[in-house]
Order: sequence, then C-alpha cells, then structure tokens
Amino acid sequence: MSADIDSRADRTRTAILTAARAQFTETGYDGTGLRAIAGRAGVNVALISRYFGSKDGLFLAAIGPHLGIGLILDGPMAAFGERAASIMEMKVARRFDPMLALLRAAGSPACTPALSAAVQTEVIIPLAARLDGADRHQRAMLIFATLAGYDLSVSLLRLDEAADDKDATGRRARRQALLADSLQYIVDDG
Amino acid sequence: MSADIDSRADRTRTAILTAARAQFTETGYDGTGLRAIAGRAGVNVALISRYFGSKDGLFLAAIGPHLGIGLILDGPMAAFGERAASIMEMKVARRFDPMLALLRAAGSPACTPALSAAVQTEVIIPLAARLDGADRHQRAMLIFATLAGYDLSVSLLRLDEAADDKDATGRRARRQALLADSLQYIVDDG
DNA sequence: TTAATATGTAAACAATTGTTTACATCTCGG
DNA sequence: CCGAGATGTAAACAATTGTTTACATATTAA
Repeated sequence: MSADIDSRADRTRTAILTAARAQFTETGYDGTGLRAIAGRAGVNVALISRYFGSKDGLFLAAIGPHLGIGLILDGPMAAFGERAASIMEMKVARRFDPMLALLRAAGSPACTPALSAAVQTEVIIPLAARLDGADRHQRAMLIFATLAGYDLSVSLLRLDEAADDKDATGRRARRQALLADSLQYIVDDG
Repeated sequence: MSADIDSRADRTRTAILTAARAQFTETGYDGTGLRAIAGRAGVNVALISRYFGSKDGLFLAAIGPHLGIGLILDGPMAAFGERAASIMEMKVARRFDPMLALLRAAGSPACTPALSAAVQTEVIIPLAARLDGADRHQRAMLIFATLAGYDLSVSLLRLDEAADDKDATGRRARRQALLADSLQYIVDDG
C-alpha cells in the first residue's frame, strides 16, 4: 500500500472511471459491457471487478457523484429559467453527460433505486431549498421532470430534428426560450 | 392459411403481444428476455421469432401502436392541462403502460430510433395540430417533455415517495395541480 | 538482495442471450 | 382417409455477459 495520491492503482482507477462515464453515456447501463469499458481505458477487465466490486458499483462510483446541479443553482432564482435553459442548450455533445447517462440507465432495474436516491439528495433537495411555498418539494420535482424530459426529447430522442431543417438555429432559440419561460413559471408560481 | 380472425396462430400472436407489453413495461427492453415473454404467454420461445422475426420486431409491434395520446387530446385545449394531469395521475399501475415502457426502453440503442419516429408521428404532430402560433411544434415537444419527465420522476424514479408520508394524497393533489398549470401555461403561451 | 505485497494478465467459469434447426403434431381441403 | 401446409416443440447454436481463479510482474520495505 502506498500513500501516493497518484499511485499506479489510482491511475487505472480513474482511467476506468473516465471510460465508464463515456461508455455509460453513449450506450446506457445494459448496453455497456465491462470489456468495452476496459478496452476504452486500456485496462484488463478483471481490474474492474477488483477495484469496483461489480458493474453496479462501478456505475454508482462513475455517475453518482456527478448528478448535482450546482451550476444551475448558482445565481438568483429570478433568472433560474433562463440560466437553466441556457445551460441545457449549451451543452454540446460531451464525452460524459450525466443527465443523458441517467436517462439511458433509468430503465434498467438494477440502476433505478440508486439513481432515484442520487437525484433525490443531489437535485431535488438542494433545488427545493431555493424555492418558496409549501409545495416547494413538488415544484422542485416538476422542474427536474421538465429538465429530464427536455433532455430526453432533444438529446436522446432528437424529436426536434424531424421537421424542416431550415432555420435550425431559430428553432433552437425558440425552444430554449420556451423552456426558460416554462421553468420560470414553475419557480414563480408559489 | 385460414381466413379466421381468431385462428390458433392469431391467438398465440396476441398472447405474445400481451405478455410482451406487460414484460417490457416492467423490465424495459434490455431487461426483458424472450423466454420471459414466452413463459408469460404460455408459448414456445421459437414462436416469437417465427411470428415477429426478431426482438426488435416484437417490441415495435407491441409498443408502437399504443403511443398515441388521443384521450388527452379529446376535449377543448383550454382545459388541456387539467385533463392531461388528471389522466396522468389517474393511471394506477396497469399491466401495460405505454409511457413507462417508452421510458424503460428509450435508453436502449436498438429502440431509440423506432421510439423517436413513433413519438413524432403519434404524439408531436397530432398535438402540434391542436396548438396555435409559429412555434407550435416546439411547444408540442415541450409538452411531451413535461409529461415524459413527470412520469419518469413519479412512476419510474418515485421521487415523490421519499419525504414525509403523511398527507400523501394532499401531495399528489398539489403536484397534479402544478402539472396542470405548467402544461396549460405552455399551451396558452402562443 | 530478499521477501512481501500491490498490481496486472490471461484464461476459464457458468449463465443467459437471440436465433435457428430438425422434428412432431395438428388442421383442414381434396 | 390422406396428404400438405400450418402450428407447436425441444434442442442446439454461437455469442456475450459479469465474475473468478491461478499465475505473472512490478513495486516497495526491511
């Protein structure tokens, strides 16, 4: 055992985590094999079991800590809608997209409980703390629902790419404004 | 070949479809094995391949035709929010829940394209036809996003069961009213 | 250097997957 | 009744799954 913060084991651990985040984002939980992750990380498959115990453990360690929405909460709530919609729309295809990973894994019975708990403590509770009114918890949930559904529709199902593709940027601006309005409406409703 | 509308083959076909709908609703696409469906239908596994070609084919035949939202669109749009929220909240645990099946399968790369197309033609387009304004397509998408995210949060992740469980019916009523308001806001915004 | 421990490797494990094949049984027109 | 096609059955297919085992190499402490 070594006290180094960057021992060999630590390096492979983070290599596995990075590869896992990307792979889970792209192909979901069930669609991702441990060998694909290991190959991407340039690492032997057995090391995943060694360092993370199981596929579940790896998923939780890779995705769990990144479900927070600190960035969206950073600012006055009077501008929450605009801010959230802007962040939502800005996020170009990243290697690791926590929300997309969540959506692609939420359907797998093995992930649902862990994801549910993570969303509850990392999103709903901090968000509700910034809201007013007796139904702040319900409103926080509805805000998360709107954001998740929006990402499901835009990033996962790509529902906005079907119609006429002229003026795609205009469509994007309009749907962003709509999302902002809708979110702010939920925030201010109390 | 027989011209009967209820031949033996037809009966096993519908038995397979019924079992598939329930199983896909419960365990998603990847989590559902053909043998589980066959067992539930009281049918031999090989018959699934015979009648539906592949797992993809079965999924599409089972889920595809049931993604429509005719019931929610049936009525004046001035009361859309209330109507949709009421239907959304009314749906107790059913054997076959199209929206839940969609959410549990959307993460599987094999299903995404088919689901996307089905949602587009069965939900977005009919819904947009009932809306006004130049951005009716975007608003239809946002409405679907809100409904899907709501079901994701409530039925799949069960985010609203964590807090204090006293007055659960009151919480439900409040979140239903919130959803109705939010939906109607998107409808009327144009 | 030596011994012990940490880390990495290759192979095998049993289980499950979707699908196909060869064969049995049934149904029904002739 | 007979035979042909429809329908059902059992078994096997090859591939992939997550995980474990036995062994090799590297690192480090004494």
